[in-house]
Amino acid sequence: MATLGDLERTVMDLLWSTPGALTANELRDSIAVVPAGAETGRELAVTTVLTVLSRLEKKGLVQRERDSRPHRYKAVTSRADHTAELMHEVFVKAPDREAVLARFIGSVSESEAQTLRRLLGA
Amino acid sequence: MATLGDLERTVMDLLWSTPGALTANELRDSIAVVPAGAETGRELAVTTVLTVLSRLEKKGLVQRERDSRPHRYKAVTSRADHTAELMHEVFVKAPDREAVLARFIGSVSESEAQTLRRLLGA
DNA sequence: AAATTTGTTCTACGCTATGTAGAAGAAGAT
DNA sequence: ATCTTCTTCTACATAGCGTAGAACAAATTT
Repeated sequence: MATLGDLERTVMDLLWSTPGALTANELRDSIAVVPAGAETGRELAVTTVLTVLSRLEKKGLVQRERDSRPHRYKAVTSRADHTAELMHEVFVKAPDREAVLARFIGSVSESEAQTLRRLLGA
Repeated sequence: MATLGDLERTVMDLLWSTPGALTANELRDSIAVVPAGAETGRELAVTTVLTVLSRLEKKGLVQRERDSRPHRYKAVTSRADHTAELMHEVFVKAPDREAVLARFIGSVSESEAQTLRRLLGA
């Protein structure tokens, strides 16, 4: 799994934070309303969104419902799953995992460390 | 911090697993001997290695000793630091950190979970 | 059914990152 | 001074991503 581009990321974030599936047009509108960062909320062409969706589908991150006519798209995995997978991917590439874990723990907040203790305690 | 390319990664791995600093020629030789994966150990041009080193320097991952004549290069941070940073970077981008931690923990081995418990003083 | 609107696929272009390395310039050795 | 070694500049190919028009397909309206 690779890194996502800005637009790809924006689309995934929308899909992740939406219960149901979305159409390209709905996404286009949401993107215009949610200008990630500083830029003004300009309108994208629907084809642009569709292209990105196709690429995300090919990457296995998005599933498309081809039956409903305006195709609807939804994320295949949850954002948490995706994030954890990415983290794990990076993690296993390191030969010195113990040191990595130590440093990672040092980088999270106290409340998150608390969460970890709880999750591991069981 | 971004993702590294294959060659960049190879170079960093060599620098990380070497105590002292290395020259471009030394790296070139090591790369030929250590064919990351399947490809045959072909020889790279030194300039190729130098280009990659320059880019890694610009990214802040590598420091160059300009005093010694064949310049010597070394990693700025340890591999563990780098890995933990990457993981943290991905981690903080997620809004649902608790869920991410839960899934991440589920993805590591039992011995690593053990390590985590110890590190957390649980 | 024909025409019109709406939606999808194909093709394409520009930009950036990366792998790759020759040509040219700089520094040290003989 | 000349030769050798090293570094910097410049450059090209490929791939990923943002972007979208043109062409094609499906649904809707008249």
